Amino acid sequence: MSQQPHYTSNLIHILKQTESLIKEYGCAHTTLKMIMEKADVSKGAIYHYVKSKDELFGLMLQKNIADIDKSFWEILNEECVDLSKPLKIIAEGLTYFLNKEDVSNPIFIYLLSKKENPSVQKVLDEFYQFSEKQASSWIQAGQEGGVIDSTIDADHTASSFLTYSYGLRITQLLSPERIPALIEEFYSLMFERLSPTT
Amino acid sequence: MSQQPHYTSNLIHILKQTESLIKEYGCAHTTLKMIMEKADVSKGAIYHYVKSKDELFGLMLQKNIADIDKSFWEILNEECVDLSKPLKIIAEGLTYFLNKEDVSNPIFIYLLSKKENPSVQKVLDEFYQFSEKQASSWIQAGQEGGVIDSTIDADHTASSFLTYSYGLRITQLLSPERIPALIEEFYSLMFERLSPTT
Amino acid sequence: MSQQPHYTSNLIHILKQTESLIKEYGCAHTTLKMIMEKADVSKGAIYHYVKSKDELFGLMLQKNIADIDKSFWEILNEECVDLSKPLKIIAEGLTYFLNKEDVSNPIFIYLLSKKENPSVQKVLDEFYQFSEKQASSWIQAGQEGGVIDSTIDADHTASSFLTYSYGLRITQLLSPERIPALIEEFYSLMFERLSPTT
Amino acid sequence: MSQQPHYTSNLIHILKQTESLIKEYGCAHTTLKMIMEKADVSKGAIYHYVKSKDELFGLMLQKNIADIDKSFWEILNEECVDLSKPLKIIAEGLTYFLNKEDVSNPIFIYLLSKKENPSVQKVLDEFYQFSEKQASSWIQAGQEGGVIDSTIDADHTASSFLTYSYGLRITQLLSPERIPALIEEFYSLMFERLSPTT
DNA sequence: ACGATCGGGACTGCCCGTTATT
DNA sequence: AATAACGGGCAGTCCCGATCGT
Repeated sequence: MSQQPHYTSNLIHILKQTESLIKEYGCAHTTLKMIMEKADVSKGAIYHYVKSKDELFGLMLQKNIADIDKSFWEILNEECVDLSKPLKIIAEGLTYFLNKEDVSNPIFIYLLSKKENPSVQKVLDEFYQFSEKQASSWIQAGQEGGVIDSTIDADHTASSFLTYSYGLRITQLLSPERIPALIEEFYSLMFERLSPTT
Repeated sequence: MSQQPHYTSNLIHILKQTESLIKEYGCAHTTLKMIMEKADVSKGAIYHYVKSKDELFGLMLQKNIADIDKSFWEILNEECVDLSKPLKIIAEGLTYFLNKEDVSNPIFIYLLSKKENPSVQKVLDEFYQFSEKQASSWIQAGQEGGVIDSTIDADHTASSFLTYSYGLRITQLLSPERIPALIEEFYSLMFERLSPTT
Repeated sequence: MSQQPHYTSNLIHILKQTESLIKEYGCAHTTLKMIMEKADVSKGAIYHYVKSKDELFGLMLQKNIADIDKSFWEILNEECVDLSKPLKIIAEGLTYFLNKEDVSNPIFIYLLSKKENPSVQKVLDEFYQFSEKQASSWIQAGQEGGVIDSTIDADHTASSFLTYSYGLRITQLLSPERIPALIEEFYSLMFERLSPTT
Repeated sequence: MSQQPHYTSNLIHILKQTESLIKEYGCAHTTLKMIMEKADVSKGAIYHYVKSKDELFGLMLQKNIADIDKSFWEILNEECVDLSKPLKIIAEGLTYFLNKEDVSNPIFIYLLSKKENPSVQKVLDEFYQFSEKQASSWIQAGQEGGVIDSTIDADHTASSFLTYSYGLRITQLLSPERIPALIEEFYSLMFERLSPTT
């Protein structure tokens, strides 16, 4: 039922409508009834794919990860020859969620507050694993291209950057006006840490 | 009613019982009914002090801030002469929540997910303002004592450190085994940034 | 909340409306929504007094017991002098539920099928205890009046008669046309067993 | 579809798994989902044989009747010559359900509480008809063998005994410790009623 | 000010049954 | 003969307001 949910057109439709509701009302105020009406499906249809509302929201974060992954590889292929700027990719990848249109941040926070639910826990785990692996592989690519210091530990550095990016997610909610300066800060921090010492 | 809640013994009792429930079951699974039973009070008693469950949880975060503030000034007074180590104080202040016994982290996340509620918004605002002011004043104290680079912008640096500490709160939930290395990282980052350039 | 439910006028009103619904539709098809509408109360009102639908139905059987007890003592007081016919009282007491207007039988069966629920279990226990004690005391009264064989064991005989009366409850559902003959049978059985041997 | 259900191996498998679930959880708490998982079939497979959950449970009672009937004729054939003890057979036939392992009693009560359902009604009717006919034929066999009073009305006596046996079913649920004494009582009652008057 | 009882109603998840499809 | 997809009713949970007494 939910191990490997079948992404039939109907489930995708439900997720899309839910996303637009979250954008408008936030996770906590998006009810099943609203989803049912907006997507024009019954409760049974929703519970056929997921076994709780939280799992539905978890699926949205999963889908978000997949989308980001896909889009980044596309970007990479387009500007493929220019591997000299992996820093830009890393920076954008780690701050993508700051985009006004992205719903991953409210969903992320919502799931974090429901961590006790095993299916939520699972999604969050995957989310962390994926993000860290992603960031780490970007760094390694840069090292192989010679534009990143080859002596640094990619995994460790990735988790450190990730932590800062989580911090940005929170600060964006608490004090959004601080964000531009903090991004700049983040970029220069990355530059210092990653630049080859030559 | 709640602008300046009267911290009568009964309210304090309610908050204490609520805290122990949060420790055991988490915020989302701590219901008013459980609080009523554990604290042996009626719904009316709770709603006499706060006007919503979220506000009650907000009060707990406020109290937590106040406690931390108080305890830090106490520490400061004890080892007062030795102002040569303000870094240690800042570092500990910004990572206090990593303590296993501290409930501020789950409450913080819970409130973040209920940000739409104005009374929650207010608490979170205060929380941010207070934390930033706190961190900034610690830095300034260091600058005056000559142990911190006097050319850095205290406010900006404070918000940057705060952001990283928020990141640690998240990472602690997602991948606690990473925390020790990240703290070390955080400390050395602070050291680099704060040390006088001489 | 439910240990000693407060029989306020509203709860009594709810029970009354529920009774009429059971008479019309049976226990299984009487839904909370129907009760809410018929009694014109909200779900919160109902769950303020009981903690489940089964417990509500249990309360109805309890009330039924109390009513029967009360009415029998009234009858006893009216025709008090004539204690020479306790058999009639026993017989009627044990077959009261055969009355078309009595809802105790469907409720009794319904609760029996929900025996796993502790609050239901409790009501059924009380029901049995009460019935046995009642029947036993009737027999003892007859023995003291000299119209019932004084050598029989009142408790044991009571439980035996009770068992037969339960059988009548079932047969009434399965094959009501057999009931008149079975009642006669029951009466003569009681007569044989209870008559003094002289 | 269900008039004469095909007792294919698959249906028998479903019934068996359902029986074990009922033993463990009781009828009311045995859900279709549980049956689906335990028997490892889909809902469609179940609804291919029966048209409701109640009908499935009805089938189980039917099967139970058939099993009892079969086993009794087998017993009868084994000790065939000794027709002098038909009482024992009747007695055991009427108290078979008191066996701890037998699930017919909870199913019987469950179906009784769902009597409004026509397909349940039908099963219960058959159950009653069959039981009465069975008991009656046992009595008649005894009368022909000369060990039972030939003047009694077999049908009427059968329904009377059946009623008492139903009472035992109920009492077993309400006050199981009373059962041994009541069985003895039942046996001696039968003996008195059935013995030839010589 | 303090607090208890009573009541309202939105919401989730469970569960039975039906339909489309193969 | 069997599956996946879907529909929708229902119970129970939960937060909160309203009222009344002390």
